[in-house]
Amino acid sequence: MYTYPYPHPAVTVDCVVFGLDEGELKVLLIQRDLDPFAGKWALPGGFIRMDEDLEVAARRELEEETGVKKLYIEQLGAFGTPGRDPRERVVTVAWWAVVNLYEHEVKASTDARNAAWFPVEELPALAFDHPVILEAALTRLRETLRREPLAFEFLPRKFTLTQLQRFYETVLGRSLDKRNFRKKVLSYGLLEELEEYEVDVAHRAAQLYTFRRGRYEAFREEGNRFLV
Amino acid sequence: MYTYPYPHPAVTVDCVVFGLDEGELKVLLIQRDLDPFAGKWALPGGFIRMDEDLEVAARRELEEETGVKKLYIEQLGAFGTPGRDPRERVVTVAWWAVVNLYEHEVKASTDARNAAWFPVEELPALAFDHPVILEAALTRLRETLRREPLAFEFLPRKFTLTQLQRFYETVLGRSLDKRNFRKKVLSYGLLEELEEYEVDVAHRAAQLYTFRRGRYEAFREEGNRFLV
DNA sequence: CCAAAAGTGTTAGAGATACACCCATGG
DNA sequence: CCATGGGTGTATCTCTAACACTTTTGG
Repeated sequence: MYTYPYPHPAVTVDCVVFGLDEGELKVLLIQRDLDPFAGKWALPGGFIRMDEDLEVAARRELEEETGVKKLYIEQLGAFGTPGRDPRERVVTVAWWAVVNLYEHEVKASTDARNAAWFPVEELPALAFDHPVILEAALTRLRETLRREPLAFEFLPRKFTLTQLQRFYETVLGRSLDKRNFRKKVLSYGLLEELEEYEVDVAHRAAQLYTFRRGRYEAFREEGNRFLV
Repeated sequence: MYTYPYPHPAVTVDCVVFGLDEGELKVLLIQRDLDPFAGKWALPGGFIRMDEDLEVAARRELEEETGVKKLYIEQLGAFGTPGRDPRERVVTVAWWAVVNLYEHEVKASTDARNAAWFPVEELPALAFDHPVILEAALTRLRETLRREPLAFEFLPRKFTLTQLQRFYETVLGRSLDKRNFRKKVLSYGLLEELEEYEVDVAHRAAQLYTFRRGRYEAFREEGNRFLV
């Protein structure tokens, strides 16, 4: 037992994990097997350890749940309305993350807990205040996507310009002009044109590109931004 | 005494309060009278209560420290590196806020604690990890200023266009072209030209304007943004 | 040869930038 | 009458948006 001279809330981390799966933006959720909210789906997360930084806790929970170590992660903020957890006062520090489903195998289920990817437009009933957190994460993802080259965290290392365009169209929810889109993304000089092409397609094979991650830092320092 | 089956960190709120004072961007700091960091300056803040929402806690602390109730406040994020407080594990939820020093009297000192406004470019030695939090808040403030009509939280209700321009120049750290600046801010149709003029100036008196707060909501819903 | 997607340029309009002088007022 | 800041317009350039057809490939 741990005792304190004044009351302390519990502190957790919760992660909104986004991935691109079959052309759809999806979120990783875990089905709760215990009360409260047994049977409901919830964001992966858990209690922080006392000697562990917040980001480390978030990454640890994600690795435990998904087996994925390398991912893009950013803090969303703290959520701590009293009553958000019926057991005790819990302040959660929410994070949002991107897993590249082309580059990493994600364990669909761990510790006999049921995990699944849901399209962001077809979410199941969620536990706690997780609908609020998820909505905030989605807003943040969309804002970030228009200002940072985050798309490449979702796509395979080698991708076609059409894949890239489809991704933006899916997440931003509107269609983009093909010629203008290509002109713009190529104008930054951050995409490397490969001497390779799509395979196994029943039409003209598209050229493959990679994102020049190494050039991006210099690009930013010159005051440029990757805007879509 | 409060006991828990597993360890809980303490949770605090800390606020980075910005104000415009004598044409300079300043931050409100409080001098600590107790260890740790006795004598050092720190962000206003304190422990959350168990029945109180995070934003309510932040507003309460600010009202206790400054006497100001009405202010713009937004969450910055959680900071919880182990060791950031030498006494125990403390996770703080940081907020940033704007106080209008033209419209509100701010108590310079409360509870026999020493409070003062410091220009953001001439900060004293700060306690805890407050330099990190303050830097993050400043970055967030500058980003927000360029996208939201936040300047009017700093300025008097009736202001001149030169005051507005000077404010942006001060905070963004670069000079702006007078004609282009005026053309742009007036183009949004959110500034109301008053039939009033500056007084007590040793030159031609400038026209006063107010921000049409009521129109801003509709303006945003039409997809417009107040960009500088 | 058909279906499917790849790839490619130009034009018009909007918005951003650069730039300099006269005006009004108080002292 | 002088010092101080207030107030104003135009020309250029860059970026964005709109728009349609030919090419390549596999089946």
